Amino acid sequence: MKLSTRGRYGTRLMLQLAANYGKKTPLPLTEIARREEISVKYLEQLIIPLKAAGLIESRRGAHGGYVLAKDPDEITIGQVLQILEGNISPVPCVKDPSFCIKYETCNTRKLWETMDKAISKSVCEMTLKEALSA
Amino acid sequence: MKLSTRGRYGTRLMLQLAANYGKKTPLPLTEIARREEISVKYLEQLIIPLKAAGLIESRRGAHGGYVLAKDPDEITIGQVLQILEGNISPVPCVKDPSFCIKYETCNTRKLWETMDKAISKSVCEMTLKEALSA
DNA sequence: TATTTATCCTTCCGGTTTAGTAGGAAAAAA
DNA sequence: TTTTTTCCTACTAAACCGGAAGGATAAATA
Ligand code: FES
Ligand code: FES
Repeated sequence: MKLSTRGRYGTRLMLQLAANYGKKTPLPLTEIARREEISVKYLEQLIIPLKAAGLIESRRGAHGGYVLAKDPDEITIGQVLQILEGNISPVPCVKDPSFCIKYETCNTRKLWETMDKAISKSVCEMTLKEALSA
Repeated sequence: MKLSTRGRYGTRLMLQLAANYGKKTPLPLTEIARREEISVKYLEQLIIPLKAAGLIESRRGAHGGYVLAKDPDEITIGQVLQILEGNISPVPCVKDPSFCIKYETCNTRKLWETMDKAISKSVCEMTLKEALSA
């Protein structure tokens, strides 16, 4: 039950942008790539859906780069993971009952719901700001 | 970040055995397969590592089947998942620091540790007995 | 205007994992 | 000796993962 590199790298990317929030110049991917030791090419891919979701804004050309579109305390880790990994529930039926045939009589459903809630409460509801200062 | 069918089906399998604990006759896979609507062939595969780990005992031949090797309150969901899915941490470095090059300076490490603990406390430490009565 | 620095856009790919299936051997009970 | 059940070894189609490649477009600067 692993988080993929999309979720992990994407979160690091967002935290870099959060740390840069309020600064005058946007942060280019080349700089983030250097700091995080992740290839620019891969970061480019990860940032597409984050921008599409409205979490990030970009400025092209020299001295361009990316900035958060909102305050770091208005973006949660859960949003970031949802965008990059899709539904983060450890078991799909938690969000989509039709996934399991035996949904009604399943002896493990409550178990997975408990796990899902624990994950949500612990990190999904955490904001970038909180994650930075943690 | 999904649990695979191994972990999900395996847990259901173990809960069936837990419900059968103390009964006179062992529970054959054909019966578990019927109740859970999972193929016998697949259950056979899942039960191998569970038996190897000493959680289960078997009796061959007619009227044979499987029984828990321990009390349902001495087996945790975490043990079952560990056996079937391997390390369950959402991010490997939580258990194996050498996994991440930037371990020292990583801005997300605490985050994943928090998530890992939340998962452990919520369900991994739960026993089969507790899971049954939940 | 030419160059440089960036984002933006599309495509491709090898390797691993997942979710099983298939076929039969061995043992125990009836 | 037939039936039931575990036990054992292979096999595989499809999906997913973790990127790399190659270039187009836009903006700032010299
Ligand atoms: S695992 Fe989905 S309902 Fe049980
Ligand atoms: S993700 Fe492993 S140290 Fe940061």
